[in-house]
Amino acid sequence: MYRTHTCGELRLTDINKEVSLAGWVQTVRKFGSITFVDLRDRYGITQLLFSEALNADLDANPLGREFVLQVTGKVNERSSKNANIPTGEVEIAVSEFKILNKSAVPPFTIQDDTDGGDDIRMKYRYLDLRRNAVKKNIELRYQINRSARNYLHENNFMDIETPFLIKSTPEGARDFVVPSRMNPGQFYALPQSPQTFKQLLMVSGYDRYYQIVKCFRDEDLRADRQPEFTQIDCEMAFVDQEDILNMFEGLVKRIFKDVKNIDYTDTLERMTWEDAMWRYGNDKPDIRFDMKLCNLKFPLHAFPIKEESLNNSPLGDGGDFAVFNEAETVVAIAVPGCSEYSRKQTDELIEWVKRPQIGMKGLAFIKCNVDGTFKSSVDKFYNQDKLKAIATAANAKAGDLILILAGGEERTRKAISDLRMYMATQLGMRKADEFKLLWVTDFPLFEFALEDQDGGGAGRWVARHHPFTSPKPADIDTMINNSPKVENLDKYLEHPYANIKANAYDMILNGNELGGGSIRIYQRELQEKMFAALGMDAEEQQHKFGFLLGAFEYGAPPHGGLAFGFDRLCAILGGSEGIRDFIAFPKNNSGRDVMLDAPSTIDAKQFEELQIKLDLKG
RNA sequence: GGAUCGGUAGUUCAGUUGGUUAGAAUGCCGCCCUGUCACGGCGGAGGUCGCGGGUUCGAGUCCCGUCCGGUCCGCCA
Repeated sequence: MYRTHTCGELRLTDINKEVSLAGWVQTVRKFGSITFVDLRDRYGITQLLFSEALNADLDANPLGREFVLQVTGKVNERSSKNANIPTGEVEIAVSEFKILNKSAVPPFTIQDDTDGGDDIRMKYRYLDLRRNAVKKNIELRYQINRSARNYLHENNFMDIETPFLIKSTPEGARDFVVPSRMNPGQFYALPQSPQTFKQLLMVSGYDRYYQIVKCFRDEDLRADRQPEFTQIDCEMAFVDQEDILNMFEGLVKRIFKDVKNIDYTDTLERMTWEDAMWRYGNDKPDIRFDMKLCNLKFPLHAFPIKEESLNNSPLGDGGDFAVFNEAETVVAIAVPGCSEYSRKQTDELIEWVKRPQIGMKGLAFIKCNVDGTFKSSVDKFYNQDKLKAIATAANAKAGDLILILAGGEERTRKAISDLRMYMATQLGMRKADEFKLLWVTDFPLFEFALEDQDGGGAGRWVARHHPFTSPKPADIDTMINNSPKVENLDKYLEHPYANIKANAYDMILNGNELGGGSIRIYQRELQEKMFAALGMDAEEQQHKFGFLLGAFEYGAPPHGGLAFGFDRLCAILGGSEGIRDFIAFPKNNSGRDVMLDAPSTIDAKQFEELQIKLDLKG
């Protein structure tokens, strides 16, 4: 037996017990004839006392950092205690010890505040994982996993595994592909999600399914995006959207309770996609703070229901400022308490919006002075009355700074949304310990994608969520009775398909998409119409999705579901922006595992078995 | 595909206008120390300044290219 206790559990009540511990040497502190060693395992740290007075044969000199040590001794009360650790009132007076394994000097310190940078930590990830700072994230991940499984189990969901080696159907993200040795020249794809399988399980009558499952997408990475990532994937039969929203509100609230001890009792706010875009410029708004958009000018086709607002715009017919007159969209936010911004500060904001990532040509601002007057960068074009009217429309108070962007609809709306988040971050309005959940519903079913970014060439409809998402019942006729053909590419927004809404919903937490889903199509005819709208002819439909269309002919029940991004959920609950430290062995942002040095070339023999010849382009 | 920041001791970083022998902290090694827990004291070792080319009397520093890493845009049904 290596140990009787862990390094985290001994207390004053254990005094005088003869115990054995095993763990790693965290630090060695020598004082002549006595030596203190902090012994660490997964559960904590316990101080060891090596004293020549107790046992003259004990020689702690050979011990180095990260040596694996087994000790036996008596639990002592410390003469000077350490209130910072749970075991700080006791120590082990070592009578015997054994070095179970030596350790090379680690390349960085195994401490909460390590001296190691990301690169070296990833290369030696097995050492990095010993650090408490990473370990607590991995533990949090497991807690969330357990909490989700408990909730889903209690609600009759079954965990059913689905295959990883499946068929490539390049509809959304790029597939990872795997060559088949037994079928030369043919390839499996790794699933981007178990989407079609879970729908087939509904057809099979497993009416509540879940899986905490790896998904694979061969797209570029971000701090919050990995090529292989984990979803809490769920599907239910005989449900409408309301059932799903309620069920998974419950799941998230349960996780909050279990892992953060937060009673999130409020019903989640709900917002349509149009409202989210209109009020926040974004389909995943952070609603912990206000700063809603003030739409001064916008194209009617973008938000048909808001026509009335345009007529009340304080810009009226545009005023005298050519930039505003000529812009498709003019939109403002009132930043609280920033009217005293200096020239330098406003210049920095202008530079910020001009960065290529934002891509605006400039930024206008109005300072709402505390004395009730206005000072703006467009004073030349707008008098005090007009500035006041804009300030009123923007819901600005004295002391606020109104920021105004103008330009093309899509870019400007994204830019104002980014600016809103940037200002909120600057002003400390995005607190890591405050959580605000939100459902965004009624997404458009389709998006129109121009094949050539420069305008020329063709365009096509793509599914905004995925091609199995059902349209709102009121829009089904529109979909069935209209051809997807877009005659005038510039006016695709006027095509009937552009206004079809989907039975789709996203759950948003603090401006992050936690998860999303939809009520699915379950009739063959509608599914065929959907595939056709996306440009698939009957033959291609049969080739790619024949199995699903076939299944729909044998009593497919109404069904729907959603999937949560598990890694991201962990990161947000852990108060972190990036997901890498919530994954035991993540990839870097070039998709490499720097510890394994993967991906790598493979042997000639492997190519031979696969009957594949490598011929790299370029 | 694009933008941007970075690469100097084991590690994290500093390094002025281009100018003597490239520094600090930490880690590592040795000696001293009976109550530390970020122990302390004294001493020591440790560098292809990512790589290649260029400018220059002289390059860690400036220029070009390249590789690697971080962040972002595009992309992510």
